[in-house]
Amino acid sequence: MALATQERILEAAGRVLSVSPNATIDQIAAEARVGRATVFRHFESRAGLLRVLARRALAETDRVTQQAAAQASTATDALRLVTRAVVGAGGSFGFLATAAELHDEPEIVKAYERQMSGLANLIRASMQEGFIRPDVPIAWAVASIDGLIWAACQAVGNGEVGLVQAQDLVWDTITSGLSTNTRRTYHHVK
Amino acid sequence: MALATQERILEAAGRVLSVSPNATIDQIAAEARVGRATVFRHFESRAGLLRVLARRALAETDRVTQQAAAQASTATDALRLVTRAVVGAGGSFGFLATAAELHDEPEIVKAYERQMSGLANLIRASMQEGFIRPDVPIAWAVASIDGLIWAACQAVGNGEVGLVQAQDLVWDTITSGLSTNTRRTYHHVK
DNA sequence: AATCAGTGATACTTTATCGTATCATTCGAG
DNA sequence: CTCGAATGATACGATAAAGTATCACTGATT
Repeated sequence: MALATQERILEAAGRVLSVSPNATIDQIAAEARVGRATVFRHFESRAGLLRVLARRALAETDRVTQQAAAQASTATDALRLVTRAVVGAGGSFGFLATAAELHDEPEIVKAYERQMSGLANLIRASMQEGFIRPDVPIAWAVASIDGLIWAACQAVGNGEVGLVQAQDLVWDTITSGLSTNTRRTYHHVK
Repeated sequence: MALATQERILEAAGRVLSVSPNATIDQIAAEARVGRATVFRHFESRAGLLRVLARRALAETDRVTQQAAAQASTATDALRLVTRAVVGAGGSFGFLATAAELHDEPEIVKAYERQMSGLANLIRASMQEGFIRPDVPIAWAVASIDGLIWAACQAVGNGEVGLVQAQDLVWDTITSGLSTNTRRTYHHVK
């Protein structure tokens, strides 16, 4: 059952690393209920395991993103569905942000940047549809949506809110913020 | 110049660790333009250095938070000022989120939780003032504001937006989100 | 029953980094 | 000028984790 074992290791690694990004191979092996040697039978090295895991997480994000975008009729709706989808898949890539070793894996960095740039395009399009306010810098829209998605994943992980509610809350916060105020007082800085 | 050296090391550590959380003492010493041995003359160990740094960052956050809160007449205004202040101080505690070693320093964890709970109180009070929407779970308000502050610090660090603009954007996003929509469609999940 | 791929356990080597000890140097105070 | 505190450089020992090698076991397949 080579495949099943490899799968178990990857899942265990995801779980452990999202909590302690510096977890050792021993901890990962223990979490997977597998001997430490077996980990090295399936992955050439710790870095190799990390790479495979990151590749998978990014591919999964790509998958749900593209699937969500395909269902949407407008860019704004795509943005909404993609946001929901990424929050839903959040558990699987939670470790990416905190894993320092990945920051100098060009392949991973490139894939991440591609996803961010896709998000930026969606935002631009939604802005042209009149949904996203034109006075918000694109960079901030990307950063803040990313931050809200991240916050949602954390909150779900902590059990503070349920997944479905979190998905609603993210989009709702993007749409109208947290206040009862309907009129904003933002002054654009040139 | 014992004091100046110690200060240089702390600042260098903050800079290096916010980029690579697993940086070695050698890297920190190099960044501080100081011999590795000197680092150990000023701090008992790597963990000790981390502790001092974290203590400082949390104390600084406390300071700006309390100062901001003191100037405010309402909880909502305090929330606004505190948010601005923390974004402004962002550079100094950026490493906290990614430093895994700190997660099991009870003192640090406790201080962090105290700050989060202070934020929650501010949000509750602002909700009673009618600013924060009553249908938003407090936990989500805390998480999302935290996420937005974090996003702002990152964006400032990357040079994507200026500090002042970032401070405006965070509060504006909290207040009214990113969309032109003024009417929200949120359905509260019981 | 025989075989064999996959596994657990264990021992070993290697490497990186921490932390300590030591000595020569520098720089400012007296 | 002299002294002493702070520093840089270097070497050393200790430890933890990575990665390798080996052996015995198990459970399917034939």
